[in-house]
Amino acid sequence: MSRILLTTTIPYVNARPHLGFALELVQADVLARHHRLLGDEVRFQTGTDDNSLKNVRAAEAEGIAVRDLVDRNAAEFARLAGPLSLSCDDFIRTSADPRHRSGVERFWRACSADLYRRHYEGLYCVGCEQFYPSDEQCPEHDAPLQRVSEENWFFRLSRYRDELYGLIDSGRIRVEPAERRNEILAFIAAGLSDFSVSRSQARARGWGIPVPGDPGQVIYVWWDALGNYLTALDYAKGEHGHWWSGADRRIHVLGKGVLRFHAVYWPAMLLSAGEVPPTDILVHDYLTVDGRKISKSALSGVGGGQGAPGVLSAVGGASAEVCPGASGSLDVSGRSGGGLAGTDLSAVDPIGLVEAYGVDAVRWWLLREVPRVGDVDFTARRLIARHDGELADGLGNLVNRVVSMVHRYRDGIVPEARETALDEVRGQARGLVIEALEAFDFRAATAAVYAVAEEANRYVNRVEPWRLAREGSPRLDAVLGTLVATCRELADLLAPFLPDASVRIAGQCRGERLADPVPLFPHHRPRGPAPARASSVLSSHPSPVTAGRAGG
RNA sequence: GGGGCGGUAGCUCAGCCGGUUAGAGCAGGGGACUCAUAAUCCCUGGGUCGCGGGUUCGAGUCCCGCCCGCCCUACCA
Repeated sequence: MSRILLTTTIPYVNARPHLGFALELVQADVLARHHRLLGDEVRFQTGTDDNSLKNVRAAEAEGIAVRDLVDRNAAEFARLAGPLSLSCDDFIRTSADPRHRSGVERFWRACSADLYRRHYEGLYCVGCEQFYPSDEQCPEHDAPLQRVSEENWFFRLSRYRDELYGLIDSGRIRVEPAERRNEILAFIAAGLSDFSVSRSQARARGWGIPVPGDPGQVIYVWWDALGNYLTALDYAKGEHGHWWSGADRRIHVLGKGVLRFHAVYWPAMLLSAGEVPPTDILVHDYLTVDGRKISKSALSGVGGGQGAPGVLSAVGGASAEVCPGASGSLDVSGRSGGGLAGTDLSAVDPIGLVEAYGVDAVRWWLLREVPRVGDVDFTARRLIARHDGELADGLGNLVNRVVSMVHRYRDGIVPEARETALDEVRGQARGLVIEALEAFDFRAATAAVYAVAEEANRYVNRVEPWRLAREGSPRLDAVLGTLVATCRELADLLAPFLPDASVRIAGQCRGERLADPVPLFPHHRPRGPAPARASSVLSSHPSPVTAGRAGG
């Protein structure tokens, strides 16, 4: 039994949550549930990064107070837990949680040996909130840049280069997949320079956590945000030992866009503060929706007609576009803020998807079809194909036919007898799931579970229980007993991945006498001779083909 | 500009340190069965493995160059 801390990144709350972040939450949730079932002591935490300047800008755009915008949107993120069936133990908000500010201040002081002031001067665009190297116009705003000269705090990252390299190279900090590990090693090898960890109150617009002892400066949002991993553990009170240094594993789940912060900056900060680094950094790639990046414009207007801006940018890393306007996004319309008329906005809203297709379908797609490396395109069509093909026709139908046969041939009474036919697959599945999840491979894990259902379906066809019943064969008891036991095991195997479905399957297979069979996963595909009706089912998630251009 | 990663059957993807006729799922085609959510099961895939060179007895699998996509980073002002 191990003690395991699992975290997701905490997203900016300048917009509502989208499917990309749901991916990260679900991945972390699966790992949390998996380890709890293995008997490990698990803490799974998430939260929101309220202190980003992005939030300030979003509030200004909407004409409301930052506090209000942040509170409203953070609630949207917190609300994901229910619809997505997340088993979070904690949710920390960097602007509102009393543990955070005091924790960040303490953490800052703990790093004081590596913090120093340095003069900085550059050309700054107020609109972009960033410095530009040239003395020309701001490329985004066509406005003149301002010469800003100020002193900021810097963190002595450079001195940790060799140590960081060694930690990652040796696997003491495991970066998964290996492609990301190589990437970050190359980055470190190229040299690390000290980075700025504060900005003036003016540039921060007075939003954020002031530097302890230097109220004219605000702590850099990344320093602040990364700190959540510790502050949520009551670092401020010095009570983080149980879940940080005391944990066997400290696992961060994040998107590829924020790898550097988690594999370089954060471990260095921890070392500086005298804390142990994380043990696992699990990196996922991004989602696109109907072939488009999940971006600012794609979400415009989703927020209750307020023209809610925004990319869910993010510490979240799960977002497709991390730094709008500055990252060279290919999203042409991002500049004007005009929404993409043709983009299926609702498809990026995880709650909307759950309402339309159910949490099992959404989780199954995220786990089953997102590869370890490489972006994937989400479409309602693909989600439906997975759901109907595997959950409904494969798994659901298996349970349904088994329960039906038990009723038809044995009055619902589950026979005691067993055969060994399915023992091998069932045994294999357990091991494969553990192996796959250890490798951060959700597709392989779900494939191993699904393989049990497939094998069970083959077993039914091979054995032909209906024939045994006709012939009055005594073998029928053992066959039915085996199948019910297998369905029960499927419920167990599925628990970390599809907790809701797991409960429903277990409900169908519980007890000496089974309940009447009920379809567990109603189809979502358009069916029957009434295409009009079918299309209404899909209206909120039109196919990419029809949706893509329709409104444009 | 630099660094990293991708580009494999219509679609989505597996292919570890190079080695017999390049695989899976889905879709498509054919068949079987009837317990079941018109579900299931069986058979059926011959694709320049992005392009061009090279190394090797032998290369999706290694090296070089190029093209395309994505990520990070920089932008010799």
